[in-house]
Amino acid sequence: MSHELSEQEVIRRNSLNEIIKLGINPYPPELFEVNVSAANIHKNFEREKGDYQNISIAGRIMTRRIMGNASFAELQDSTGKIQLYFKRDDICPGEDKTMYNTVFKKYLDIGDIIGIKGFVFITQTGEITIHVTEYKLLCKTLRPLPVVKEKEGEVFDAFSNPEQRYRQRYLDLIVNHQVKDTFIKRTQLTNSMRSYLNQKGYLEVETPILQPLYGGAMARPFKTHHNTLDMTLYLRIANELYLKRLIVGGFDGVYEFAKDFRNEGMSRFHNPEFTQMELYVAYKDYNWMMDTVEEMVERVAMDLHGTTKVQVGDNIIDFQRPWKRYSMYEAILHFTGIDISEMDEKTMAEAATNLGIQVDATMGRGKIIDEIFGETCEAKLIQPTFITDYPVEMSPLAKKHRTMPGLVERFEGICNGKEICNAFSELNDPIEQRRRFEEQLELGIRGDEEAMMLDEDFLRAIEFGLPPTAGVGIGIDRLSMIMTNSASIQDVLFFPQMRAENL
RNA sequence: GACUCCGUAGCUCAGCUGGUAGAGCAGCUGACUCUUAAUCAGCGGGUCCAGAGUUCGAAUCUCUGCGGGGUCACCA
Repeated sequence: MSHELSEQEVIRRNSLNEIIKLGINPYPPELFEVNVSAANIHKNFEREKGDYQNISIAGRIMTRRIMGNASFAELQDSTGKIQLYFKRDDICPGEDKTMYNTVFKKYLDIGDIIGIKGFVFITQTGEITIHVTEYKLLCKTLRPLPVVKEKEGEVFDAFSNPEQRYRQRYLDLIVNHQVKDTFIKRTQLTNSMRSYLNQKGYLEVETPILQPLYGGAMARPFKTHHNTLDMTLYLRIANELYLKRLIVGGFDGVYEFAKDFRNEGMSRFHNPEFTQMELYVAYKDYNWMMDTVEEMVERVAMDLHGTTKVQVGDNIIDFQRPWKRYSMYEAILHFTGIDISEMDEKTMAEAATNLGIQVDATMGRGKIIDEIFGETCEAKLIQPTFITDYPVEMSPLAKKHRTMPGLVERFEGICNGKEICNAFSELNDPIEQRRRFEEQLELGIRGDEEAMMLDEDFLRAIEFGLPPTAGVGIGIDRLSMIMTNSASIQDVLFFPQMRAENL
């Protein structure tokens, strides 16, 4: 596991030894009392100068500019950077100049973590700076940090290799400050949703990740094995069926931020593990759920950006309510000029072929509609839009449409050309549900690896009575990408899945 | 999974039609007590992703493998 040390690493290890020889513990055990942050100083110093005469702050050395007996350095703490001013005779008031000449100048490096005491002032060139009176080494580092420089917004020598950024996210976070902002926004996003849901009185719950039967979505699962029970378990692909059991059990509203796992292809929109927030509310339908999703996501945008308008790539997306609502038929009519609502399967297959879509015999009417929609509409839906009323074949857990045969009461929220949520009036007719599961079994037998399994316990549960319920799943990674203007899912996951690295 | 581009110093990158490597930053030595991509002088640093092949000779050409990005396919 060890690697050959580079020249710079050898030098740092040597510095470490020299520091120890001077009687300095490079990894001291005791706490270092911090009384201010870099951001706080930048924000308040000019107004409250008196409060910054005796400060104590800790962080990482990011740059050093040594000019003989005085030096400037930049310290980075969790809130940002602040300039430090070291003056030899202030650091070392007596005869012994070791702490400046030897320790600071020779043996400290970019990346080392130090604690300092001092007072804040403004330099001749107008930069808020800490005049260091005392410093303490808190952690000696052994590897050189990538040094990213910046001037007037232009970045030099950026740490930009995606592989290194994702594999060594800690470095990415240290060196690329916007990365931190992205992840802070992601947490703000879930906080915002959570507080919305809690305010409505819904209960946050936790349901099994290891499941004997996987269900609630169409996907290939990860399979694992429990030794003591000697049984096959699957990592959940969704938590839908468990949350609905809880509605049967008498909760009116339950939600879960769930890590789900799907054993499928990876792309800039797909990671094998991803997060979904699923919400189920009793006595509601999908129309109500559209209102709820709109309200919640609008609020997320406001909480994150202070406005409903969010820049995403070249577009400005406005989450202000109400969002556009199209039925699937209407959307297809709108984008292709073709009305497929009355077409039989054969005519529709021809229409699809004319649109350049490959149709084969195994595809039913529902699948063809889905294909037409995916090809001609989805990518064009930039502003948040609800697409409603899906073919029944694609939605084995959704209730039949109240007026339109062959359809279910389902909607997806589409934004920036991608699905961000999926919801329906939940199917609560146990006999119908059993029939739909059996259809899925048929598909499975015919080789559809994504077909659902028949879950007897779930059927038993809803035979005890699932109240009319509206449910939704919101893709948290997808929504995070939009809310942080990130082009890749890897940019909103701290540690995206990667092949094993050869260290 | 398919196609395509990429892999050279700690980081970011040059390296033409083949002649065993360069720059900036970082590092080291020295100078400099308000600098800020600090500056100035000097110096070191490489299994050119790995392996095989072609060749007198490969970072460069060919093949295979490994790792990554992008596009497409499956999907959220």
